[in-house]
Amino acid sequence: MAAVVIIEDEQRIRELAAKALAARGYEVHTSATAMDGLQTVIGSSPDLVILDLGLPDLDGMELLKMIRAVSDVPVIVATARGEEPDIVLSLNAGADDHLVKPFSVEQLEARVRAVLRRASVAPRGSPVTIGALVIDGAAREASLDGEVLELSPKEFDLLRYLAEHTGEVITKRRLLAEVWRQPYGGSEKTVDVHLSWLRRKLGESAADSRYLQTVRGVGIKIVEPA
Amino acid sequence: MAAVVIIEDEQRIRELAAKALAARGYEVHTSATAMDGLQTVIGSSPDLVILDLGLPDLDGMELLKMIRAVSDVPVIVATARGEEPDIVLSLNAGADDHLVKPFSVEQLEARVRAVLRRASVAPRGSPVTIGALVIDGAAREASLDGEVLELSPKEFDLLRYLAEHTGEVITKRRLLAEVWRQPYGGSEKTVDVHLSWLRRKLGESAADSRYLQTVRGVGIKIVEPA
DNA sequence: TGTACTGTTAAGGCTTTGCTAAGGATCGAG
DNA sequence: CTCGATCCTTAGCAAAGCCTTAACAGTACA
Repeated sequence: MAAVVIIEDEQRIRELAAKALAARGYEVHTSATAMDGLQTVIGSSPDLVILDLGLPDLDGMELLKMIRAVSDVPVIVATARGEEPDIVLSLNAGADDHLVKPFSVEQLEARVRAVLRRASVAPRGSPVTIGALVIDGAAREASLDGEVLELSPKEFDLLRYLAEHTGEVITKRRLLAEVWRQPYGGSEKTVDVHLSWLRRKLGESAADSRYLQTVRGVGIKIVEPA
Repeated sequence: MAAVVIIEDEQRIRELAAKALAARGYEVHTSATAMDGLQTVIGSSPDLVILDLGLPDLDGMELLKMIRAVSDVPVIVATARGEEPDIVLSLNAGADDHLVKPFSVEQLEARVRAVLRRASVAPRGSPVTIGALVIDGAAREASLDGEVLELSPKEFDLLRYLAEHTGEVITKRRLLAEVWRQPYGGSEKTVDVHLSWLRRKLGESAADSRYLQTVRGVGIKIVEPA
């Protein structure tokens, strides 16, 4: 079972969360301070970190950056209610999800499950192929008919995300959450614009589509062309 | 199988670790003191050193520097819990990984495997060739079109690291961690500057690039020129 | 036929990157 | 121990590229 590190200074919450996850079979380590937490993360190579942003000894955001510098481990940040700006910042700094305190045990478990599932699905390895389209995550390069496409960062991320879910309809909101890392706020129009650019670079348009098919009222999917 | 030297004054830990690694087929030498350890490292040319920083006769950090002065052998440092500053210092001084005592046998094995794998990926000796560019790690020499390049130490390390990951996009953060050995606290601007110098010596610029391609928003990669 | 959703283009502001120069540290030679 | 050379880092400005917003056109579906 997966190993989880909880970095949280409030003893009550820390023990509650640890107990809940341990009961579900996770291997749990806890730390009450940032420095101890960093050490635990480095030392135990966990599959997931739950990080309270309001630590006493070091700004949680700093700790997040330090963790990100040495590891790609998924991180769920926890914040007190009313610290939304911190949430956005943390997501930009590489957090994978977030919890607002006080949170229920059920919610905690759900988030942990979701993040772990997501992490295990994406083994960032071999290139994805869809028809004549090849997306290579390591090289951050996409090519069509052997021709390398000149994609902007967001365009590439968008294409990769869709390609990793070939045939599945993805809502724009989900794209905002997964690609833009903005679960709320953020205009869906932005997604439309990027999709349009992507279509152009793929040599297609909405009217004459090959790879990118919009599903009206729902979202978008990438498919193997007929 | 690889040879490992363990330098650790606590007999219990020393024997436990030695036994565990021997059981996995490693050739193990042990030393209880710093001076003896240094002798063993020099005499036996091991593939890996596990070094306790809390030795009685000589500060572990000093020993690490001495080892580094005569060898590039990978070193895993072990520290007692609560010596975080030492960990950071040791990583900057050239340690490859670290263990926090008490550590489990499984963790020890995992670290050893990981470090050896990493080390063997770079078989110091077989030069890397990318187009007309040859990087010889053993000779610490790089040449372009047969012409030897005059590179500073950092420039060479940077070029070599990129060359060992040809075609893969590397973030500046990762370069700071792997080449500069400063996972956090270093400025990414430094990387920019060194890249600029490297480009100049490679006869190219960001605008007219052949080998070093920046991937905006992500990092840099070295590629075979078209 | 109207409404809600989608497609496309253009423009402004912002972030990231490239490169130069200067200060300071380190190392070796003498 | 001192001097000199080399190298690394930091600072700062210029330039390039990207993302978002806005506005308008088009399209499916009731």
